[in-house]
Amino acid sequence: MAPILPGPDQARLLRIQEVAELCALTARSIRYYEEVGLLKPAGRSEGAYRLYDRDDLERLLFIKAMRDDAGFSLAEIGLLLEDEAARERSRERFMATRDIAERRAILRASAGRLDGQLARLHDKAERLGAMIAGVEERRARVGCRLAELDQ
Amino acid sequence: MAPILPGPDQARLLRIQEVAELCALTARSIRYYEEVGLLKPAGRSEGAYRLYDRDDLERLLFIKAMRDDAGFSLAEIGLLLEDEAARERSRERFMATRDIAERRAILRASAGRLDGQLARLHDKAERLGAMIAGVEERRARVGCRLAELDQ
DNA sequence: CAGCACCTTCACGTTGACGTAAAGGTTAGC
DNA sequence: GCTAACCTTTACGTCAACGTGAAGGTGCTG
Repeated sequence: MAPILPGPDQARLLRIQEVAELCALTARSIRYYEEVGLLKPAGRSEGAYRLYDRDDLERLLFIKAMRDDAGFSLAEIGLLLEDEAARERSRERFMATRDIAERRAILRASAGRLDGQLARLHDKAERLGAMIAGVEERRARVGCRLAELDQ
Repeated sequence: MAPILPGPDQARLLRIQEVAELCALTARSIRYYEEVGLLKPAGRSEGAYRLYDRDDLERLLFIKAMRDDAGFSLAEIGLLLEDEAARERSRERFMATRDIAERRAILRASAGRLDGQLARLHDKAERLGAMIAGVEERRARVGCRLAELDQ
């Protein structure tokens, strides 16, 4: 046993149920995400089992975070992931050239995409913040009344 | 014309299409919200047209804000509105009594409900904030690279 | 009072994001 | 090599949150 295992748990590939538990998703959801083009498993086993690597895991966690924490639809998440992929390609093009002007252009494009994401996130955060402020104000008024009663 | 109009535009009742435009919702959505018990129009016209007052308008804006800005489901929004109603009843009970202890209890209950709402909102905001921080960090790295190129 | 825009109540259709069952293949342990 | 646990695809089911007619009533305008 353990003939050529590449290090202690280094590049292990996981089956769908394992990643599902690690991400707190269902296997069905993961297959569905694949169905709609959000990710492809790193590989398949001899018998066609889906096999996921660490990158896939991170991607799934990203999807879950975007869905649960930011409340984006899967379609929107798809766009974000495309952005991500574009940035990755940019990164490679960046490394492949030595031309300063080209490097600058590539970085500017990446920055632009990130700024776009940030704008959307900040917009959400801002509106959420306004709501919180509203509730907090009412809460403060009640607190005030309570304090008046106590003195 | 204008025989007994109660002030300049004071207590005008609006029909569904008008409120829909004011709230940036569809008439269908508003009827649906009624269907699932989120609001009832202030009144009906002779011919059974739904008529909405300013309170209804605010309620609809609240629903929209909760749905779009905070990403709550209509079911969750229903609970929030029940909370709201409970606070309103508390307010009346508060005004109806002079017993200090009872007043304190009523205020405490209101404060508790508001704190509950705040906890849920803060939780959302926090997770959203974490995501923003992550994206901002990556944005900063790209910015750094750009600055390095420029000097 | 004719006409048009707006309203009503059904009622069925749609989209997103999965759940769930069926029928069968794969893999790890003993 | 058998079994139990896990996997595959295919396909139909479900729930929320509406969209979209159909068939008919309402209400201001000229």
